[in-house]
Amino acid sequence: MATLKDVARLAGVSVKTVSNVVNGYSFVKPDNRRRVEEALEATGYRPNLGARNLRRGRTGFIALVLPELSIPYFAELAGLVITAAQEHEWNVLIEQTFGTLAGERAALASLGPHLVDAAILSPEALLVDDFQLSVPAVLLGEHAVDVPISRVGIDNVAAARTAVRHLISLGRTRIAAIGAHPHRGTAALRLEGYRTALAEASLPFSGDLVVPALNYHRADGAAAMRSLLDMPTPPDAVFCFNDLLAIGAMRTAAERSLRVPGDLAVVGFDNNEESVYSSPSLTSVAPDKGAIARAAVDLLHRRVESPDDALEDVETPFSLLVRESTVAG
Amino acid sequence: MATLKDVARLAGVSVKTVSNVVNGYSFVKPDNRRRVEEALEATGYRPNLGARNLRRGRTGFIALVLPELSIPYFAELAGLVITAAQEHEWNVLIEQTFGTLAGERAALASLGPHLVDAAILSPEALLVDDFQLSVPAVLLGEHAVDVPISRVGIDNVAAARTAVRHLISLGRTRIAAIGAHPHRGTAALRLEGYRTALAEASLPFSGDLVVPALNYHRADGAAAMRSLLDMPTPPDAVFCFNDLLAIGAMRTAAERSLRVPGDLAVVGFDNNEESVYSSPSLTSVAPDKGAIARAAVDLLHRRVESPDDALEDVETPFSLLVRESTVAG
DNA sequence: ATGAAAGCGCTAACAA
DNA sequence: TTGTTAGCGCTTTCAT
Repeated sequence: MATLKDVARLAGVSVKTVSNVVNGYSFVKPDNRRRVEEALEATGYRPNLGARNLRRGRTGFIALVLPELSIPYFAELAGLVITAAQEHEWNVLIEQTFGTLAGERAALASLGPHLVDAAILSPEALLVDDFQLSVPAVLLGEHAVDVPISRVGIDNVAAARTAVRHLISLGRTRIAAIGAHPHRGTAALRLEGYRTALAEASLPFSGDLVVPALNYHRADGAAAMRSLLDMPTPPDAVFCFNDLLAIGAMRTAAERSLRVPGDLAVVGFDNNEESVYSSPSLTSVAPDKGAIARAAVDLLHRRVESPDDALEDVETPFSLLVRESTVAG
Repeated sequence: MATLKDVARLAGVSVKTVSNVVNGYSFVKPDNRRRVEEALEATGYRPNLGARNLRRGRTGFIALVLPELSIPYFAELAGLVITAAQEHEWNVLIEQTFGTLAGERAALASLGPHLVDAAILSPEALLVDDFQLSVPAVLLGEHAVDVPISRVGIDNVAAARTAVRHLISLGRTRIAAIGAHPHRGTAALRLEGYRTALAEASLPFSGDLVVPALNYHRADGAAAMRSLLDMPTPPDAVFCFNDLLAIGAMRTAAERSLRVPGDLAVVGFDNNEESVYSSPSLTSVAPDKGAIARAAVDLLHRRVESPDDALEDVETPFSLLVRESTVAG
């Protein structure tokens, strides 16, 4: 692998001149420039990012800390973050936490400034005292605790409210919610939106219809739905806090020979690709994942450039995509 | 951020001694060791990986080049590769190619030895002359062209044959295949397995029943299935070259009010999580993704240690998971 | 406009 | 056993 020095020797100039050409700096005598460019070409020179970053005091990487790539929402998001990061010449380092406190602590601990320039965090279990980050960071989703860190996300209360109002507009009156969680910020807000929508329609709130989920996988949704269907008076609609829960819930409904949406209307959250092709297809709250990814990366870039700027809280848009699980096709 | 020198000064020893302690080298006088460890603790020292790797001539990263993270198979695989890489103290850099030749070329071009120590490639469009890699690499899947590079994958012919034999054992006689592709190695092999199974059962092979798919997304499967159902004599079973195609095909079947598996049996390939919860759940060929990820990373590690070893071709196991799309639950 | 040289933080060859 | 030091490849003063 050719180094700057090799190129300099070949071109008969100093490394400084070559460096100037490579980085597009200042004025270089046309003649020298030409010679350098030829040498660059001849050697196939490619800068050693490690060395450059060591010198510049940056790493060229940002971390993306998320629960699991096998969760479609995070996989899609990760792809978008990678694309967005390329525009700032950042490479993305993905760390999986598997949604555990230990996993999140381990990920954060490995995030020294020598490894990454900044970090995008999607924590599920993190406590406030863990946020001793040494690099600029942005939170995706919600603050589970009150911590001084920028955030990018949607208005979860409004989104949940929109979803539940849709169910109410369909004439449903026993509307369940799946996904309550002891310490996830998003869960609390979506529950709040659910309650708000019910109250606005003067529908009673019943704790029985709110089913917790310790994880947000398909299996959890299936289990939650079973418990709902075992009730003396099962719900006629269910709002799930993510699409995976909804897919699981629909699976249970199918196993019990319930018609969706006839007997049970189902709304999810996240708008996974998968939900477009399920049978029935799933009505879902669709955050603009591209906007989230871009906003997070841009925010981080701003912060790395000027670390003393005020914290930001970026709200990205969402929409409700109505499909067969609430309105028969 | 504390450096080795800071620690050395605090402990009253030389950097060498600190380095020895940090790296677990040779013998260090117990007294010094204690002092160093205290200083390490006090300063919260964390090695600068960039500097270490610059010195060691390695980067601490491997690249994972794949089409798209939004494809569940690759998302799951990526998660497993990240986990496997951790055991060798490697971080994983994910590059998306979006399945295009340009994307794959761009990804490969960015893979200098200064960026990554090795690369895992999952190409779809790559031509032979593009394989001018400067780092050890391993191919996931199949050689589309005859190129000297190690490979990890399953026996695609045998896997496809197993899938189709299963359909035949169910008494199906008009078995279609979705996913033929002009230059994907896996497609060719799965098609071969399909033909072999038909031949073994003395079933006629009909080109009409083989539908190409330019991409392997759900939409492509849905479209392919529509074309099959528009035939005068539609198939009674279909073998899809991946689960997404199968999910799309089942969606089309549902839209046409066909019963699966009654009117149409469906088999997929990859065993996505999604396929366990679809209605009906999907019978699928299940590669051992964990084994693939581990084998690829281990192979790369071996190769980085001893670059002159012979190329390897690692075959990982697979199984057929029978679910409702072929055998009613 | 360009060259010489220091130094980013680390490891390892060489000395002691 | 430990210290001194060169140098990985690069950027960037400071001279010139």
